[in-house]
Amino acid sequence: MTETSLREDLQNLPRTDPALDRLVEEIIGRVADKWTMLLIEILTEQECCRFGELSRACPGISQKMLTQTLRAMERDGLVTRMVYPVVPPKVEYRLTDLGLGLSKAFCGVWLWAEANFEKIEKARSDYAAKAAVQDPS
Amino acid sequence: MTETSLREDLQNLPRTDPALDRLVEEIIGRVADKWTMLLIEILTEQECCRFGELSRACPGISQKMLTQTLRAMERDGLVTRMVYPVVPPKVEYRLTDLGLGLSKAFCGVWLWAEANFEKIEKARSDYAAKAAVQDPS
DNA sequence: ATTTATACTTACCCAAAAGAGAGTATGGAG
DNA sequence: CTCCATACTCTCTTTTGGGTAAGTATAAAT
Repeated sequence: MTETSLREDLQNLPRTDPALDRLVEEIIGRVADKWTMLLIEILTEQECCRFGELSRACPGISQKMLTQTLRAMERDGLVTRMVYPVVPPKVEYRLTDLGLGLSKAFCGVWLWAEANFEKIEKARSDYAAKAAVQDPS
Repeated sequence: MTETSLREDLQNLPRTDPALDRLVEEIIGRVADKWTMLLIEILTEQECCRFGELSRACPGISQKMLTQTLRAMERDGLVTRMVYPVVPPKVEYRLTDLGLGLSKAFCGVWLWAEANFEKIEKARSDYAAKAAVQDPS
């Protein structure tokens, strides 16, 4: 596929009405966030996870953010939350079909990032070099 | 495609080393942000834009955020910045091939959001209803 | 001489996001 | 009787994001 035809493809996406656009943008803003993406990836790799497992699989996340993100995902219908009334508590999370669909959609972005990280790093060092020449502090 | 085979497909993504994973995650965190996504969409629809055009096409963005986001995108090699040394100033932005690739990759997420926003809205109202039953304030 | 246009930059400020750390409930193991 | 495990929740503090408004440079138009 040439670059020109690709651009045409993208330009020919169905244009919807503005209200719908804003809704879709809101959803993307909500869903395209670091922790959500990471959790979706983890839950794609391992279908069923407890809170502690997710916490360990997601290095750097705080309990607070983990709870918060999982709640938002549950609210949006991306994960199910199974609470077992036992002690100590046990809660299992898994992706819904909707969540799995998002996982599949976002997969393209992961692949892009994996395929292009070298170009991005090069762009960054080029930019830094250029800035250093123009502004030798 | 069945759900099972889809999950298997996703699980069979090439697993890379942890350092690379972290790099890729950092890139996704950087790039999966509201303004970046909107600007990429605008620049996909209209190949070449001046600062003021982007500002008008991107309702709600402040000059500060527009400058900031464009600079980050330039740094990451997603857009080029053509400065014409005229007065009043004239600067043109356009996507690089790298940026266009991201646009294409992220396109799947837009389509997912457009296709599933009704399910998400339903999930949200269901969740709100359930919460109202459990916690009738 | 003054205004206009453009693409910023800088300084200041507020609100929201996120981290740290302690607290909670409770049955079972020792 | 004490401790542990789990999945939180709460409070407090720090960090970040992002808005507003003013300033800059200069050629051309009035």
